[in-house]
Amino acid sequence: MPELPEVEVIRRGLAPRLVGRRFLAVRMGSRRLRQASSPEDLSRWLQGRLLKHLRRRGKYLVFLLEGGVTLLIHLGMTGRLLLGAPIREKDHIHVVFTLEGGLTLAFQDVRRFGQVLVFPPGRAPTPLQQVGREPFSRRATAAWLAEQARGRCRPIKNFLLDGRLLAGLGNIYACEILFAAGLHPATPAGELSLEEWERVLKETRRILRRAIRLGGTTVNDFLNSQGETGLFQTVLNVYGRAGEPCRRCGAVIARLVQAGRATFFCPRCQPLKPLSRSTF
DNA sequence: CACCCCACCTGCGTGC
DNA sequence: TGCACGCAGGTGGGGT
Repeated sequence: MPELPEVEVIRRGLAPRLVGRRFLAVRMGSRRLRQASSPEDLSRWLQGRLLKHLRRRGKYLVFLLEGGVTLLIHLGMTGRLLLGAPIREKDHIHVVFTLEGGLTLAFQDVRRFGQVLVFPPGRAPTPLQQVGREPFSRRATAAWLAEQARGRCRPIKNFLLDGRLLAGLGNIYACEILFAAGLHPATPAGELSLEEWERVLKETRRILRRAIRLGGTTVNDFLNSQGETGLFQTVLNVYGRAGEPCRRCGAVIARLVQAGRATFFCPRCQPLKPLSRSTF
């Protein structure tokens, strides 16, 4: 479910409520998550500690606690972090954190692809080492992207989905970015010109910023920390719109499958380039 | 090394 | 009504 904008929306909702408070208790359900620390470790390292910062790296939420303890939460496909006692849907809640002032934070995850991992002082949060460059950072440049893509044949769509390169993009935003950049999703990454990489990066930033401003995309079940839906789904140009007319040119939006995932694009706004000279 | 498939889960919509 | 199937925002292990 949540890509960079959704995770960032959640982070911004949680930070003012949680930062500066202590974790008092952690309760865990019995069903396994894809990756989770034991209830004992979570309690041992969180209990009584003050939350100093709440950051985001890619699609991870990074809770920095006093004494060098780090809590990582990844929402997988269907994860939610809900503030306050969830009234309606008490199902699929796997972890409940209690903080000072009676505040509760519930981790809900229907499909259980999420991760809740605690790292003691001195132990690096290893999953973050796989996370690529932040799209908004100065280190993410068109030249760097071109360099990473040099000689690569994989489609640009799959390249954008590789979180070890550019962090935080998922299926929805990868599709929307390529539409905005006017690039066919099957274009080999290595064939993009520097000018095209500049366009990709510019559109990536513009779309992510706008999605954050609109509270994320609720295609199916995304909710922010207050239990509210996003609005970006109302301005999607291609994702989930196969068979519908392109908002820009009227052509029928197409769907194809790349690396096992659906890709949506406009065949007229995103034409396949003729093969470059370098391939004879 | 580069790249893809598939498993990991549950729920929902569709078509028979 | 019931059942089988396909599909869904992510990740990473294992295979080609």
